[in-house]
Amino acid sequence: MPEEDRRFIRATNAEAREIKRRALMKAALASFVERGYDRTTVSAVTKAAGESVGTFYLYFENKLQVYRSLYREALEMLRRHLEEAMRKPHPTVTGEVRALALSYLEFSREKRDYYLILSSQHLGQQDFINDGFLKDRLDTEALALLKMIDRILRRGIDGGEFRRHDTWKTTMIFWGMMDGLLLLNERSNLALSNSGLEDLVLYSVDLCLRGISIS
Amino acid sequence: MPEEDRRFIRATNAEAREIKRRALMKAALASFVERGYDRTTVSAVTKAAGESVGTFYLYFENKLQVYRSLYREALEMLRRHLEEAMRKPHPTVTGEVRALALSYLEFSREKRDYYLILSSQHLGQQDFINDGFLKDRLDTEALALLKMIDRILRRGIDGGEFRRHDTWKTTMIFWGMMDGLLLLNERSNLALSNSGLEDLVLYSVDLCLRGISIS
Amino acid sequence: MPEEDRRFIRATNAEAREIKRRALMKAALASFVERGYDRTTVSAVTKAAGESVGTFYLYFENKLQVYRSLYREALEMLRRHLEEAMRKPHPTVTGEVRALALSYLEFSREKRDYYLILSSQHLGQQDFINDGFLKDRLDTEALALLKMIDRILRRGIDGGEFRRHDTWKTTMIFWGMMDGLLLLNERSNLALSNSGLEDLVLYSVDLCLRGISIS
Amino acid sequence: MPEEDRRFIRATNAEAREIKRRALMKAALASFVERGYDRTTVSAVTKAAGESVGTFYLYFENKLQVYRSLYREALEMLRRHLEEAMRKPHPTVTGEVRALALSYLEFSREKRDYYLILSSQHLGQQDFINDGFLKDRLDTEALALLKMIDRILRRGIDGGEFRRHDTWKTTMIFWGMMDGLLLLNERSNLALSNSGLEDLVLYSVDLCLRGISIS
DNA sequence: CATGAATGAGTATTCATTCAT
DNA sequence: AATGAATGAATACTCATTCAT
Repeated sequence: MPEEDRRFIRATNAEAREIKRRALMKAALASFVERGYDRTTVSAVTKAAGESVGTFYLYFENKLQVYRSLYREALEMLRRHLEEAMRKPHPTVTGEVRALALSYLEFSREKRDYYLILSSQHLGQQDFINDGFLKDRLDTEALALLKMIDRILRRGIDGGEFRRHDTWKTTMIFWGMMDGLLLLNERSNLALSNSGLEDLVLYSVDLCLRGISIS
Repeated sequence: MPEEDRRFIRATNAEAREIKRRALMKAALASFVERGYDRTTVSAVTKAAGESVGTFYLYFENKLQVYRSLYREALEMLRRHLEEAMRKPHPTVTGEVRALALSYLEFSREKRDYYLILSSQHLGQQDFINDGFLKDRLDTEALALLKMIDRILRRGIDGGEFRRHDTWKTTMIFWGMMDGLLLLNERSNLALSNSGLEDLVLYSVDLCLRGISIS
Repeated sequence: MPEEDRRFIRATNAEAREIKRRALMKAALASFVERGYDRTTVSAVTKAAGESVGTFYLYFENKLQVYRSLYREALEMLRRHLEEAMRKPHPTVTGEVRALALSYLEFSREKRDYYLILSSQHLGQQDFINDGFLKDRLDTEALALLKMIDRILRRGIDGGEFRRHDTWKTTMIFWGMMDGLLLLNERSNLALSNSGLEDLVLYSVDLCLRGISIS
Repeated sequence: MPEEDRRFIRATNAEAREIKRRALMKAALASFVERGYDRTTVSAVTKAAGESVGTFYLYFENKLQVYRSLYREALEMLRRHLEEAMRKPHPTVTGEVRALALSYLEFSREKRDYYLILSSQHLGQQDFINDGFLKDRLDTEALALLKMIDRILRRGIDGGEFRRHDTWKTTMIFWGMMDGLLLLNERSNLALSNSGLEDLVLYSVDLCLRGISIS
């Protein structure tokens, strides 16, 4: 049978299955981000992925499970992205914090959809979407991130770069500030140019760091 | 039909109409915040408000319009709340900024539902929810708020409290930071105690102000 | 607006509502009997009843509930039908039993659909269809019917018509026999003419009664 | 593909084929009886039989055909079971009829699933399930069974055990009665103990026979 | 003005059957 | 022969909105 007569590709091995799964998740992600959970229809997702409805249910238990898979994945990606940035050596702790901030900014741009899934999380009050598992996961990951920042700040104190202070508070402020700025940028038409946002982020970091810096 | 058979009150004057309208909006707000827009049903809202479905459509064009009305209202309330805080005289500009921050915090607690409507706005990328009108309004109000902060900062410079710097950037950072902290508090189980949050907010303000303060 | 432009009738009072409800139940009954529970679609039922799908759910919680309602109703109708037959005075107990048998036969003909709903009950092993409530109801009603027969037989003994024997056993045999004959008639193409079945039923009653009659 | 990678057994000869076929039918029977025709899924049947979906369609045209095969088989089994009982010599015709009744009872217990398939047949008004072929078959077999009983009764008359009467009617009554009692037992919670049912069956036979016996 | 019955398009999910491997 | 991935039609149920009363 000529290749072009084929209506669909049979995923017979693990790899092929994974490709289809990814295609479906990708389409789902795009829709969740563009239209939100409830307005995302399974049928539209499959159409976008070039699969049939039935196929969707071959790969996912139901609509909610894809959402959760995506959420978990986003969380994981963010963690990896930030860890990556931390791996490089930095002469000063100040530089390290700046790098972390830029890395988050980068993530929000390079993996915009994943970032949006994560940031829409307060939509997550809607507890139908967040079972205990996801909540725990979220807390664990978020906590890990915050602790990472906290450790950096402590190092700054130990190294004499920062004055002695409540690092945990500063950590939360850093994180909240970053989130807040990205959100502000995201939602408002006041939206800044790319370089503008980068500028702003660095400026904010400097502002805060100055507040805790020695001399 | 004899008067005593009527189960409902006929709103013949503006005041009575307004009461019904408020009841419906209140019920809608509660549901939007608890269940989200899509999972809020008109029928449930009217039931909660003790009105009939038909009545709903007498007072609102459709479901979306109530949402928009609530959003506008929330925006307006926030503006008034902050303006109120600004009306009192403050010996130092630093104190004024602190008061502003605390006022926002207060709003997020006293008018929690309205605050949540505003903060879920990034859900609002979903453009079905944001027509041009709402977007303009949002921008106008948000801009007004930001400008208010900017003015305060400029006054701080003029009065010699702050060093000369890009106040607009600082403004955005202030706003983003506040939003970010409230969000962080809202979404995470790490949630702080009441006094803890207040503390954190003041701490963050101080941190930033120290960054722009003279001496 | 001229009468013929009306798309539907608004059931505003209890009576009108009842009429619609009946129409839906009737259509559902016909379909359940003809096609079985699973192959009965709500949409087909509503179409047959001249109503819309939504209307169906205005009158019934779901498909299963209509089925249960019909089942309950059928049970109730059968009981009333047989009681009616028993109300008339009968010179002999033998005559009374014959009348009862004929009454059941009559029911199976006059209310064929209801009879079929009842008789398909062993389909009811499928416990999804029979909740505790229905089962209890069924047992109660069935027991009442059987007891009714038992009482008659006892009266026959007391009156000297029948010899002393285990009336409960005979009762079960009577009932089983009737059911069995109607079923045999229903399912086989051997099907008897109307008068043939009547004949057979009376013959079977006589046969059994002779077995317990004195002399 | 190397031999050892094969997870399945290739049925290359008639015997191996028959084994697979039986496994599928057995699983199907269990499901039909437990869940009913419509709620039986091909996929569940194959899973239970340890075969793949595709294999199912290798052995059966479709779902309906298995059902029909099972039905035919059940009919055949019942006939053989009863014939078996008739093969033994019986001193009296009365004893023979009793033996026949007990044999049917035995069948309903030993081959419960097959018995249930047969007895749910009035579900079979649903003509999707009964094509002409099955109907004819049913009639032929049923008729054969009935004729067998009829012959016994005639022999009873000829032998002077029973009085002269319409044996065909009695035959139908016998059959209906048996079916009715088993059904009554099956569906009601009033359900009798094992010995109770046996008792009842024999009692019913005696009752009827007394009605046609010569003094 | 107020009501709530009626509508029917819309959506998640299932499952018999096919067919490339 | 055997497999099981893929298909998509089918179906129960929901809900925003209308409009006769």
